[in-house]
Amino acid sequence: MALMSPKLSPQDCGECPIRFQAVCSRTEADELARLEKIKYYRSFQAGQMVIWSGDRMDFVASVVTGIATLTQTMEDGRRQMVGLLLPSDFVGRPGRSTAPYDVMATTDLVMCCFRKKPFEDMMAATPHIAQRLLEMTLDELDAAREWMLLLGRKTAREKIASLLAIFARRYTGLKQLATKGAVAFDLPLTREEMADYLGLTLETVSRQMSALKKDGVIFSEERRHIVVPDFDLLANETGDDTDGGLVG
Amino acid sequence: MALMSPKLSPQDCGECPIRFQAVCSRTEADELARLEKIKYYRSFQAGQMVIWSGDRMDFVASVVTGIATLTQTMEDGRRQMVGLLLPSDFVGRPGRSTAPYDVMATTDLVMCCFRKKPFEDMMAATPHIAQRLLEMTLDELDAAREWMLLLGRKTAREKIASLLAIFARRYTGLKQLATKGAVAFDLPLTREEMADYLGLTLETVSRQMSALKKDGVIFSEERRHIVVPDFDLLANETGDDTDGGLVG
DNA sequence: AGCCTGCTTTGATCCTGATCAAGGAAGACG
DNA sequence: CGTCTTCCTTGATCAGGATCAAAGCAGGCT
Repeated sequence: MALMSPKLSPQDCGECPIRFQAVCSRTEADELARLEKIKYYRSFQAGQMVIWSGDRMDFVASVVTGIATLTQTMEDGRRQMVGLLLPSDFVGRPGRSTAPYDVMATTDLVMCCFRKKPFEDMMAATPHIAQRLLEMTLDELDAAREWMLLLGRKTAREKIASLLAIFARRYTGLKQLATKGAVAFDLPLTREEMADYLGLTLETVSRQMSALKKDGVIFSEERRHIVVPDFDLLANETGDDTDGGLVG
Repeated sequence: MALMSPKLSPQDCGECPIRFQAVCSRTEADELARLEKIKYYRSFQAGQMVIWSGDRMDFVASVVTGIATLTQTMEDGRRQMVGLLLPSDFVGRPGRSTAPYDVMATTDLVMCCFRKKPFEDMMAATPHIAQRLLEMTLDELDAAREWMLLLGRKTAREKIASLLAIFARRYTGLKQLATKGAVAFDLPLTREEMADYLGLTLETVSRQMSALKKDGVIFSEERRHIVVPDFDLLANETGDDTDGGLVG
């Protein structure tokens, strides 16, 4: 079933929404042309598994649109999300043949894929790809370490606020910075997925969301739609250094 | 004070204990010769800070001998260790100028350093270095994600067992695999450092260590020295998949 | 020797978040 | 239209680990 994703018509890399952020962003015209020849798209519906942990994985890919999750599961069923893949993020590791995590599409998802072998060959030949991949991997490592602080030391309320702040920042970046601190967005995760990401139970997530609502930090009529009236208010709940340490 | 580390006499890379694991491990003779010319050693005493979060960091380095920790601190003092640097591990990020974490020597430490600029130049010129660095960074990312599972979902006892298993495995690798499951090693961390790594308090660490001792999973007369009579017994306490999922 | 100081252990109590349980809201589908 | 299913909320209770507190141990120093 998971393999019956509809084939998309090949799309011009020049039009690609992640052209300047993805692993290909540094490539020169000729390099990109070669990549373009070996790429193929796959799309997944919300809720579909992209790959199961332990499965053979003979491709690497960039997320073009949509959101996917990386999750680890223990024998007894405890689950921890270890990564959230947003557009331009990269999945798969050159030089490894089985998937270390479950990858699931949480929204409808389009991925730009390369079979592993040709991609590895390209990487050996074009340092621009390896360079960008190193940079992206270092960024992910930083993000993972920030998440370690969240998982190890933050309270439930701080965890929720931190996650909301991440989404808020993301959507603000795209939309208005104008509205003087107000942001609105749709949560791309269920309560359970949020819990798996934050190391909580879904009940605790729900309760803390209610508490933040009660305290006026967020508003939300339609379950998944979040309005943050004042971003600074939310930021103050994350436990993070508020004003980046710079002189005022 | 932290800068008064004694200068070491230059050492031949051919003799280097981390020659085949570190970031330089893939370099050819001529590349290594060039690296050798720009390297310099720094050593630190146990307890000394290598660098403070936010400080300017104009070098990158490999750990040659000893152990260092990467730690993040919140304004109110909550601390989370986000990495443990063992021999051959790499610190510092090409293309970044300030340290994102506190780095502390927890044992006496020797690092092989390169000023950032010359190292970046070398990296651009010799793909072998960038390749190895990418590989090491991907490994660290995997380790960070495994730690996320530990921090988010494991119980205190499982956390302690997991940490002990890591050290046990590390020392076993170096010493005998012979003794049929028995391993012994010295803990390189204080209870407080263990707590910071595991997202616990030092009291909980102490209590769980006592519990594991009471249950015969570990023995220890001299505070820091740990004897694991049966590694499998310890492994069963970690919560991890015991037998790697392969056919028996 | 005697006194610090840093590290560790152990006890008593508290509290945050987990667990168990029930019910509500909204969309899918017969 | 009613029923199912999925997702979410809220309540009651429990428990694992945090917090507060005290004391033990070992090494270093005078």
